[in-house]
Amino acid sequence: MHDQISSTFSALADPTRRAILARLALGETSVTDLASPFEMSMPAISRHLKVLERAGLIARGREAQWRPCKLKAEPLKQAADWLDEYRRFWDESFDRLGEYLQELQAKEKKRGRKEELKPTSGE
Amino acid sequence: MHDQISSTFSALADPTRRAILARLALGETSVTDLASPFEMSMPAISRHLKVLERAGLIARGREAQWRPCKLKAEPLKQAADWLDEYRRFWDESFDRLGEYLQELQAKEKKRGRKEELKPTSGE
DNA sequence: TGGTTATTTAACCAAGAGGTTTATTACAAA
DNA sequence: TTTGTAATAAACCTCTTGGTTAAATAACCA
Repeated sequence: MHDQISSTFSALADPTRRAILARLALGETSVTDLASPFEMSMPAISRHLKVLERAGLIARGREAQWRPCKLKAEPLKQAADWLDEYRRFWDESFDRLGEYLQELQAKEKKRGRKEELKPTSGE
Repeated sequence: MHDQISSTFSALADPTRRAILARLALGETSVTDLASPFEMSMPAISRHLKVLERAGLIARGREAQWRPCKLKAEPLKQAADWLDEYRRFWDESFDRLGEYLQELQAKEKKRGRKEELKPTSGE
């Protein structure tokens, strides 16, 4: 999944990683601190952080032996923009419009039977 | 990945599946039609559809030997709501409280104008 | 009945994801 | 220089994902 939005969604698909982002929304912090709420090993957390980093969702600094993590939200904006294209489909008024159009289609189906749903049938 | 939002993000992490959703945004259609833009086999598409179905992103009907697929956007709303919590991190104006409140107001306003929307009025 | 079309299931495979434990690196403090 | 702490890397394991081909299912059509 080389494209940016795929790796963003992929990174967000894990509850541990979403929890890490939620923690980072409160502020920059260390890996150990990020790991503390979870029962998994440090290397596991470290790899979750690597996934988030590769998705561009966090940046890591260097402070003595600590490597503080910091939220980078730009990819989230991109994801939100993608989702926004579908907003009309969950907006109530559009839902009713959709159902109305479906009813029209259903009526048409009763008339036009064989031509329906063929490979290139447009809307 | 038992939780809803994880399976939503996971479903969205694949470009083929996002393209399928984009096609379904134009209207209900058959599996064969959905498969036509891709170079992969029908079973591969069929399994992508199963992923989308299990994530609640599509519903499938039955019309003779066709199984028309239809977009169900509710999980997308949930995902958008999750992302919205992070909006302040990519929105510069959120740096200051006053503008933060203005943003909230603007969001409410946007939400409240649902009933006047027309099919072609974009967001 | 048999044949065609649409779609799913089955069996398989390669690669990836997410976890483990055991080193190893990097730095601070003593 | 040694010791302790923070974090990553390596090696390994298991389960999942995304693809394949071939077979099965389901419905229409002649």
